[in-house]
Amino acid sequence: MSTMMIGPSHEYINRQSKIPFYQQLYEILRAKIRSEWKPGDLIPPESDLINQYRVSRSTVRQVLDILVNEGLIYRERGRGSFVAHPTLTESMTRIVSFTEDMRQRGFEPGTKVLSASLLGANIDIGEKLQIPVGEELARVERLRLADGEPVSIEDSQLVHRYCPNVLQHDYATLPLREILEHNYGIRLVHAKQVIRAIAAPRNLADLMEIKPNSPLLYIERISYSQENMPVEFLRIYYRADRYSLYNELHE
Amino acid sequence: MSTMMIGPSHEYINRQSKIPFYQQLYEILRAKIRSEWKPGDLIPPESDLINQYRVSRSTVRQVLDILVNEGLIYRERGRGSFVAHPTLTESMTRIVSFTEDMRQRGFEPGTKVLSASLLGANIDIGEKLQIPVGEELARVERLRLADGEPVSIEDSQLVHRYCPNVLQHDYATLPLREILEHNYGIRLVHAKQVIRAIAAPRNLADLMEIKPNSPLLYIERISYSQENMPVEFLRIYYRADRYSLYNELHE
DNA sequence: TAGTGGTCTAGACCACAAA
DNA sequence: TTGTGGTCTAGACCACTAA
Repeated sequence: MSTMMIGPSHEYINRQSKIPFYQQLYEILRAKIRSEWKPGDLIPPESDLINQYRVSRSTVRQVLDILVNEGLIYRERGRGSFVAHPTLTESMTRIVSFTEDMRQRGFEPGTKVLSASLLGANIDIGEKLQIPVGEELARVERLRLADGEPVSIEDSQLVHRYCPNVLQHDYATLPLREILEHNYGIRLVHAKQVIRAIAAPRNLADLMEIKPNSPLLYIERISYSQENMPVEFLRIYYRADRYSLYNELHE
Repeated sequence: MSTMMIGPSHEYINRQSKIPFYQQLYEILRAKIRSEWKPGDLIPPESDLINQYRVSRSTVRQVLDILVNEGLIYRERGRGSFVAHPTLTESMTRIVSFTEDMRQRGFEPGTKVLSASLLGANIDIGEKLQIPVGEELARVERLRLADGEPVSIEDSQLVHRYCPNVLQHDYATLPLREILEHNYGIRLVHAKQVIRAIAAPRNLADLMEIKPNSPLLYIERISYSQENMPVEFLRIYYRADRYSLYNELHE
């Protein structure tokens, strides 16, 4: 196991820091929503946050506005602010792991590692990940299961320089996102993806226990770190009969 | 042609109104972004907006924050605020018409009406549109072309009560969204959709000039009016070789 | 009635861009 | 140096919820 690298989570506002108060408070509350507070929980009223963190009401509200916009909390006039319940909607806007996604959909997730290896980047992937041709990539191919049945195949390629020896970790059990965050301090905060339909090639069809040429939902995704460096190129093939995407649109 | 119903667009804040100033100002700026101002245009600085509309800086900033969040404007410290350039990203978040979508992708859009008829709602659609079984629906099936080649088939079903005689309009040329807005005062401001991959059934395959069982990207969408009433149930079948969706994800 | 969030104001100081 | 947006404060009044 490599060194743990979890960002310091302060309980106070550093008034000497160059980081704005509202960003510091945002990080504090976000951490609490992730660990301490549960969906539906009442969070401290604005007045408490003002007193506890010694900032003005505008600053507190600036932070809460962001959290509302991100769907992490909701407010009810006269009652208080609450931690939001994760909804299916989020899966199209937020980056979620397969594990989270399946649990939200009510299935027990499973994973079978098909391959794990190092290889050199070709020109195509090099461009996508903004690295020179030949640079070392760590590649993991995994079969994903829901309640024991194949749902998808994920073919992930990581820039090895950012996460040396990543293949030594237990990526069958732990979400890749957690390995990157805890062991390398890399948070995948942003991604671009293209969604297509394709016909299943024979090899994938066999692994997913469907007929060749059955329709698949295909996603190609480039994920970026908090420093906005491309870190992962991911291809996902979903069995069309077992998986669909849901999202909401606004004017 | 039916009566025009375009909402009044005031140039001032009504201080007697129950509508908050920031919402009134939001509507004013939004209207300008849609018509008067073009992408890349510098919009008036905060100080001008404060003077022109006689509101505080907080109120102006509250409005600009919303517009930034919606991707309609962007700000540059020291330079000013600008009308944003529409990007491909929006097509997954914003509701866009086929015409807009194709133009953004650099194709000349075309439409062939396959059928237009009235029918009674079955139980399935009745539930989705929250109307009783048997209520009258207006259905339009259209083949969509890009540079003259088939791209998709859209099967749209509208609650006829909200848009009587809608079938008399020229839905081959005019976007359905415009007909609804200009003639019935209905704005489709919100939608829920599911995205799947399916195999092309024979009849669709023939119309789209592809082989039966070719993969299609399939979208099922329910669109809601500004009063949050479900108005349209839409099914879109996209040729997988000619269409893909792009979007961006955030933590 | 007390406590919550919703809206609004007036003013301050800062960082950055352009002339 | 001037004008822009970025951050922050202190205070006000309102509308809604629950006791």
